[in-house]
Amino acid sequence: MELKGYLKKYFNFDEFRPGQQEAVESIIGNQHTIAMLPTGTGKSLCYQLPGYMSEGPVLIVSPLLSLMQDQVEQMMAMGEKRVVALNSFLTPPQKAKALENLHHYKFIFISPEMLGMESVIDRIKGLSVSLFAVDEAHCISQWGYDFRPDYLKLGEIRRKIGEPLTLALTATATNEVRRDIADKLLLEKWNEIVFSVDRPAISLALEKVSHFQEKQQRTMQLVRFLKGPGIIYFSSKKVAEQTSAYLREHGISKVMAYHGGLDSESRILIQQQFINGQLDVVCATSAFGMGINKENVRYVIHFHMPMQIESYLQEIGRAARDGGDSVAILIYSPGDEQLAFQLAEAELPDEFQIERLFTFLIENNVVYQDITRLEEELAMFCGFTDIQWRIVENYLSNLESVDYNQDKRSLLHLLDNRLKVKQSKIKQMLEWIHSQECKRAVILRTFNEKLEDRPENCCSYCGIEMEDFKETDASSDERPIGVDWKQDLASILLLSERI
DNA sequence: CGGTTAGCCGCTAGCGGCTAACCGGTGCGCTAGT
Repeated sequence: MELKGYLKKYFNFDEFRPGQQEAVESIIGNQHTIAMLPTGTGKSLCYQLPGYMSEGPVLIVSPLLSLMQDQVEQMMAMGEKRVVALNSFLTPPQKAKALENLHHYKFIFISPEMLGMESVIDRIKGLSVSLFAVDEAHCISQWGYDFRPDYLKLGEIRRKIGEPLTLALTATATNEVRRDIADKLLLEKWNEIVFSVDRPAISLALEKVSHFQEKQQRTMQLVRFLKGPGIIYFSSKKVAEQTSAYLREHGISKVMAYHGGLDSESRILIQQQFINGQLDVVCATSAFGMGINKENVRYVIHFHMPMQIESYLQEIGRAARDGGDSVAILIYSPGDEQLAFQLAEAELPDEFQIERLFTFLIENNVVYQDITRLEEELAMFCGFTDIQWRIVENYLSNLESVDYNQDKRSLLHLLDNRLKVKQSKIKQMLEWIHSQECKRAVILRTFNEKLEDRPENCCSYCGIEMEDFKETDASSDERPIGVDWKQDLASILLLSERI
């Protein structure tokens, strides 16, 4: 049977979406594959179809519990019963049972952390996995070095389970990141399927303001003016909450803040309300977005700048899933980059903390195998955050022998390099903000692409007609008519002045 | 770096104004205690 026959048989589709066929062919051709496909092309089909066409289970590494649950539910709804998510949503007896019956499943979703456990690896070893799929694979590069170190262990785990055929899926990865993904997964040879990161339906706007208050006012103007629904991204939970309250106080009622500090019930509720159209605006941190498949998001505003261009692309990419005209607006005020630099610095342990750490290790003659046991004491003594501690622990516990001075130097060196990488990404983002040329072209260049077809409403450098993104539905417009129009006009004038 | 807040001073009894200190994102799994 031809590939399309299988597509019809298992999914009842007649045609592949862009990139799917290439990815599937590469996999069934038994080649390790890194596939960079545009958002909304149905990446899950790329591992599901080859899964159906071969013996043995598919193991899918996923970054988020909610993402796994969604995928499992979707597949169940499609009639696939042999699917399981192996994560902490399972009670210990459920987990034990799932592990016991693992050979009955065709699709096994798992977090990198759970996959790092020896007991789980041992169980998976015996399964002869047909495909090892890593969803949102840019997380390896973006999170693995500090935030979620288990991402860097995936290669070693791949080895342990017999080097199965591997598929890494992502929507945004530069050449460098793709190389890093292959490197960390210990792939020697692989095939790349790379589609453009360009999203012609999204116009890119940059606006400069001079202070915080002005930014807040401009944000409100935009929310009033633009056709929703929309997402506003912040780098601070407090400012997201505060702006959400500010908008509500000014008559924009269907707004909520979303960030990692909320309890999980609230997070699920807000996400669902946004998807169902009960909310117009979400004031969010970077916690919001992965796995949100909402077709009609019409704008994304960045109140704070993201820490790297890839994050910016991921975040604006949540607009225009339906292909309709949308706009991404980053509002910059001088000094905004300081917050980004601050966050980057605070994530890694500083020199002083490392000095204290080694003072303690030397005085107590600690061997590295014992450091996990000393977590509380060391974290207190050095003032480590959870993440800082994990970086240190991960580094030391992987060392073979002990040479305190040498190890201290190399750890400091590693941390210094890591910080420099983060800083250079922020600088690159800043260069984009200050660039005096087509905003789209600059982003594409980062991904080694050239802008071929410039969309009509390309970017604020090439010129954008903001009227095209205006709210026109009179029924959702409850403001007094006179004020409204003046405000709208003012916002258009303000915008054209700024560019 | 810049926004927020707690605390203090001053002049006259509650409040304005100043300064110093503090804080800032992303998730998994597990465990203790309700």
